[in-house]
Amino acid sequence: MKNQGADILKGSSLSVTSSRKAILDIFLGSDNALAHQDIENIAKQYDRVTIYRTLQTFLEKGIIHSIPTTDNIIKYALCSDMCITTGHHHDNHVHFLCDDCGKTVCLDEVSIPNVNLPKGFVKKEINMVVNGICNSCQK
Amino acid sequence: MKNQGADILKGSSLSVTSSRKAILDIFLGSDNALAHQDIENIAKQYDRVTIYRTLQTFLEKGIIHSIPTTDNIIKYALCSDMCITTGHHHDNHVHFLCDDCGKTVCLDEVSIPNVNLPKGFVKKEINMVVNGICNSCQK
DNA sequence: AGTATTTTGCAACAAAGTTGCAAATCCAAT
DNA sequence: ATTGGATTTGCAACTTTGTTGCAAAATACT
Ligand SMILES: [Mn+2]
Ligand SMILES: [Mn+2]
Ligand SMILES: [Zn+2]
Ligand SMILES: [Zn+2]
Repeated sequence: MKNQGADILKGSSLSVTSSRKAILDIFLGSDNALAHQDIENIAKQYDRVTIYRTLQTFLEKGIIHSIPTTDNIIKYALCSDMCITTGHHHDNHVHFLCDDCGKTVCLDEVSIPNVNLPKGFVKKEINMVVNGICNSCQK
Repeated sequence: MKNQGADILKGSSLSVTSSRKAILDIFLGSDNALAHQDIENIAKQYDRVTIYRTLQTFLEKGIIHSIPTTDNIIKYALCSDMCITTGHHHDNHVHFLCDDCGKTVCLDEVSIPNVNLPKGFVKKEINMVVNGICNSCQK
């Protein structure tokens, strides 16, 4: 756990730079998905463009996945080990967006149910986002 | 079917203006969901701001619903009659985004399967978007 | 340590979305 | 049909978000 970030980067054959380590550490230390803007607010020392490019690189390498939300803000969260080792995404879990606190979380233990499409449609990827009240906003 | 647009507007207690009629007609005549930009390209005579505000109004009145897509472009599609008459959304269908032609369609006949959330999470709304190849792009 | 390759920050730009306000339009009452 | 009040629109100005080219800096490799 000492240099987890650097290890992940090396494992994805990315050079280890301070911005990549910093951004990866932010994800490793967060329990919810983050928007570009969140990263910008936390890692203020890095240029906006660098953050865009880093998120793009992480997506391509399967280090993070993106979550399309109803409020038009893409959020990003760490992928499971399998995405990272194989280099492509195996994220089949449901995402939850809390209408109260605004946090988006990966429900890793809830897998997306199968669905039958009409004839002629070929499914490649499914996204399921549930809105509501999260467990920590429940009174 | 003569003045369908105007009727929908009146039914939602909105004043009937030329921009609202025009934008509503675009939806009525389209078989796929449209992005803000699509509307702008078709209804060139209206101001960008008017289109933003009109889409917002239509959303609030339950005339259209929005579809969060993986490519960070919100698309809009007409709601079923029930949304319009009750004034809030009853859209429980799956959406399909074609990776080939880029079109987003409502699969009105495919309803979103139920999913069990962990203890403490309360579900209010579910979105399910499937990516892949649509029926008309199939060779 | 020296060099080739990759990454970063900056500047400049393009696209997307927001707000205030005055003019135009709409609607309902006369 | 005309009028007056309320709503909607277009415009201008602005903020936020995302993109691109390029030189300087950092990284990886020998
Ligand atoms: Mn996730
Ligand atoms: Mn739909
Ligand atoms: Zn919450
Ligand atoms: Zn298609």
